Amino acid sequence: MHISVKTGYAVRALSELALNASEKPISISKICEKQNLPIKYIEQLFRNLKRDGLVKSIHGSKGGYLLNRELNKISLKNIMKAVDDDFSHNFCYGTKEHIDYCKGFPCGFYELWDEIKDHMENYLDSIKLEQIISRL
Amino acid sequence: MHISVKTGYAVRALSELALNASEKPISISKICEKQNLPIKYIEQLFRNLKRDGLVKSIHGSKGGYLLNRELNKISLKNIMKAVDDDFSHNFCYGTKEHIDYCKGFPCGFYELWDEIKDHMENYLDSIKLEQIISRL
DNA sequence: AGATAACATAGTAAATTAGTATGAATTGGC
DNA sequence: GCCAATTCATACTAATTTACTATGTTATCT
Repeated sequence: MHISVKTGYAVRALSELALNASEKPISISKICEKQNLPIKYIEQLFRNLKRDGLVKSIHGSKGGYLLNRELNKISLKNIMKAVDDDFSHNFCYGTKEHIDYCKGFPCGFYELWDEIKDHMENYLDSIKLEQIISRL
Repeated sequence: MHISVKTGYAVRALSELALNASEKPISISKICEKQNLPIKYIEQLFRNLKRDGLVKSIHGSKGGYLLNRELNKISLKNIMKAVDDDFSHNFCYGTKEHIDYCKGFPCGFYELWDEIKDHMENYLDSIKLEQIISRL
């Protein structure tokens, strides 16, 4: 029950993008320089963020990334879901693959785990990038 | 952001204990037989649960485990904290050891992660074993 | 053409997870 | 007193995950 370093990196990188928002894209190397993050790793994360529509990219020299939504339309849930690929399955399963944790699916605890999942997702969805950067 | 199989096992084992509560202790092997859980693994978990005062044990033949608190005094948070040893550190750290995720501690995001941690803990603490078994 | 970017894929060391293996200490019943 | 059933304790392990690095290719600006 913890948030990954990966998610933390993504939040920092996106905050950097948000704080310096303009029409001009910002490069990964610039972001990583400011926030002291591993460039190649963050590149990967941004491809996922792009896939989920949180950012858009501009190729080539003078290229980089831009936010693709308003600050109050990007939630922590969005970020985690983009970056952490197995974010929030029904906990009944434990890991990505069903390891027969509860034989006889759905077991008596299925609803419990589902409720918890929903609560967590809703909570994380209520935390927006806007609110995150407002406190920096 | 997920709940471990370990926690799931602990919940199932404790529920089994709760459903068959009496003055007589129930053995790990009985619990595991009923819930189809790995005995040696559950033994380990129960030592942690005992350490945290959630259960008490009786040695020797005819021995086993008993709940040590009322059903509404055992929360999911209690269980997770007992069983999952690095449950809920400030997310700023990522893993047990500070990997210099945020140099210049506390970084600007520290409060955010702390708030999330608190919210999660409070929520998990509001889910009691009593409520869990009432739906089985 | 050359520099600077994003994009893509594969590899990798360390840690974590979900166990197993082996055995010691304790107690009840015969 | 012995045996079986139990908790208690520690060490090992295979598979997975995590947080990266390496090695490129492709696209765009000057």
